[in-house]
Amino acid sequence: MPSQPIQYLKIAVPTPLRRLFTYTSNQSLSEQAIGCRVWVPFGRRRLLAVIAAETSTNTPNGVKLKSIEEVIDREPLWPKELWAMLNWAAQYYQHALGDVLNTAMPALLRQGKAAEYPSQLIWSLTPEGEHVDLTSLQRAPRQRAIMQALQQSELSDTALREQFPGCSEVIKKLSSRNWLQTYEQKGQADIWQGDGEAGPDLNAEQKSAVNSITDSLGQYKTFLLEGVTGSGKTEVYLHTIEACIKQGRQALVLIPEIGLTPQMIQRFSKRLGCRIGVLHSGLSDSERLHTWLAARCGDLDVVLGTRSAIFTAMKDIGLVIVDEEHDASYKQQDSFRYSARDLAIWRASHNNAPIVLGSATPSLESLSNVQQGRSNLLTLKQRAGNAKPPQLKLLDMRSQPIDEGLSDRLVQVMKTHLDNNQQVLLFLNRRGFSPTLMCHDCGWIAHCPRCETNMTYHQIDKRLRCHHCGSERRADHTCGDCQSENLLNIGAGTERIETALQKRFQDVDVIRIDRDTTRRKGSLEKLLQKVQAGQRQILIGTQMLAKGHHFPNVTMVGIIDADQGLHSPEFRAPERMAQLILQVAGRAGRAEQPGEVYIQTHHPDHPQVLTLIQSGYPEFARQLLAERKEVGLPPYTAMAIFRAEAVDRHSAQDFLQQIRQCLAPLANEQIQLYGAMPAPMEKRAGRFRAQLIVQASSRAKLQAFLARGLEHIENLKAYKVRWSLDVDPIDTY
DNA sequence: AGCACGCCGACT
DNA sequence: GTCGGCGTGCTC
Repeated sequence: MPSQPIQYLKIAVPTPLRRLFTYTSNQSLSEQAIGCRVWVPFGRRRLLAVIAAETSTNTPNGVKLKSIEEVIDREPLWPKELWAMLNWAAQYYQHALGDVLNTAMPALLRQGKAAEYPSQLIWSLTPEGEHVDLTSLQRAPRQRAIMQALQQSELSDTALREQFPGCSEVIKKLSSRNWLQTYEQKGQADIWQGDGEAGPDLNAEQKSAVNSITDSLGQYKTFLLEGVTGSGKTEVYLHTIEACIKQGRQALVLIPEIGLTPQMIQRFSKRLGCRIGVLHSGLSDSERLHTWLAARCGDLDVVLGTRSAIFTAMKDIGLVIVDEEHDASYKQQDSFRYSARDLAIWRASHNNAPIVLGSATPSLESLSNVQQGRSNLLTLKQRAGNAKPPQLKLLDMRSQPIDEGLSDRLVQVMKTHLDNNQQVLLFLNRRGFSPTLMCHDCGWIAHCPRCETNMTYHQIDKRLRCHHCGSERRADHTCGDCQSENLLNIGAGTERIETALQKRFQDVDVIRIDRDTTRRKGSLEKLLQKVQAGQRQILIGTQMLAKGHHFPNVTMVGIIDADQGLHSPEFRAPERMAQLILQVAGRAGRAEQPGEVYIQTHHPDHPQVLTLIQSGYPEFARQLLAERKEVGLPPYTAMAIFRAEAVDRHSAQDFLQQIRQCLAPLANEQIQLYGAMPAPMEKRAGRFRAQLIVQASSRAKLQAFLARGLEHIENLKAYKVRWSLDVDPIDTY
């Protein structure tokens, strides 16, 4: 018996272990097999893994190699370019390749389902067959029965054979008479065949933006499309997508989680006359798989989706768009902590495609790319239909009479707008009734038993809730220390403001939109409809109000507390605050009426606040960038954070200290280590958390450093400590 | 991350 | 006497 040469293959197994495992294969597999799924025995389990590389070397330490059980795919699951990106991402984010590949697969592929369209053959009658007189088939009962069945309705091949066992010969006969025809029906992907209606005329700025982008179709180029709310960024996207599709290539469009609304999908499918695949959280596993497969084989022209859509296999990407590129939802916050925006840039560059990053309030990363000539700035200043930009005005709250968080001045302005039958939107990023329940006699505060924070009082059910870990209890009637009944609610959340407003404006509808009022399915839509239909209403809500929704009748926006972002230890807090304020401000005056925005603050002289109000976001961002450069923070340095948490007070920090000792010998003047230190909120959900920050002069330096460091770190035993590494974190806890 | 082995407390 | 608690060690 000629024995086949044993091949050694490196396999990426779905485990957090950052290494590949060598298996033997009795089939001779070539380089073509890299990227194919396999079933392998792993420990006592049988896992779906992926062939990652060929190797001629046996494992050095003489482990007995196991053999691959089954090769699932006949060809690699991913196109070359995407395969390269996934490998790069595993390296860059220091995450196990097997785990990366797992997150990049639709769930059904993870379970071993074939990566093929489930297509089936459908039998029906030809026009000729339709006119056959069944009585003429008196002497061929089997033929007659099949013809009769098909006259009722078309049938799938499987159904036909089930109904008429052993009918192959009869079908052959009928086909040869030209009475039958077949076609292939593909599995149902969530594909929209767009209408291709014409859109509104573009203004000069939009035209020039579209031209710049379409001129560079076919080559990699990065564009930052900076346009205030209502300036028509989406029209620019739609026009460039059209141009891309005309060239026969595909477009990949990423949208923040909250931005992928039915309206958005409808707008795309109305305007684009092509096949659009939408990847959203509402899809079933099989719809998701089919959409993925449709994109892979080129059956789709446009893929529209949230963060994970960056892993869609595509035949030929000609254009990448990331809408609201500053949005935090592009960064995955657990396990494989990738940034879909950054991976989108990678994909564009390796597909010779332009990428458009759109935002009214671009991230400092993208702005610095423009400053350094790596990205091209396109600006849209005009609002569509000549709507005027809203004016931002500060309301100095110092020594003003304040009732339930509302200053007299704010209430006055609200009155004027309401008297004109217009809507007012109030923004407060804090839900519940009051964030603090305090004893008036001794100063005791209701704390969360599991976190290092106050419990928020919710009036509706008289309960205290922790907004960090979700623990809750009936509200105390008496002080936990001195048993006094003199308890005070300090501060105001949306629930309290709502109550206060209802009292003050008794003839006006007050609508609260936050997580508490929209918990039930469909309730958000209901509330939004009410707002669309109504006049003379007050909307009060949290972040949910800021993103994605249009409120054409809102002419005034009030920001109840602008100071929250000013005192945070988070280095991105000011940037976030500004983005949020402007996003909320953008809700006002979208239609013909100009909008007014009032911002309540106790720090009207704060330089950052002043810059934002007086000079606008670009100048505000320019100053922040200068500061970041000064102190050596991203985007001028590359950052990674080791995080750890443990039930025991000290073990998380102790473990990170060990990591630090592993890393310290590898550090040089290009690498700085900060920590291990307790996280800003040390105790959360009953666990003590700590962090260790690594800062490097460049991403490449950081990557090389982490790669070397992790080899040592993986040998440390984390005793009752959970730890993780976050490359390019968006927050320091 | 799983999963099993292993060695100590309260139960049919 | 066992069921099961979770500590610890391994996965080609």
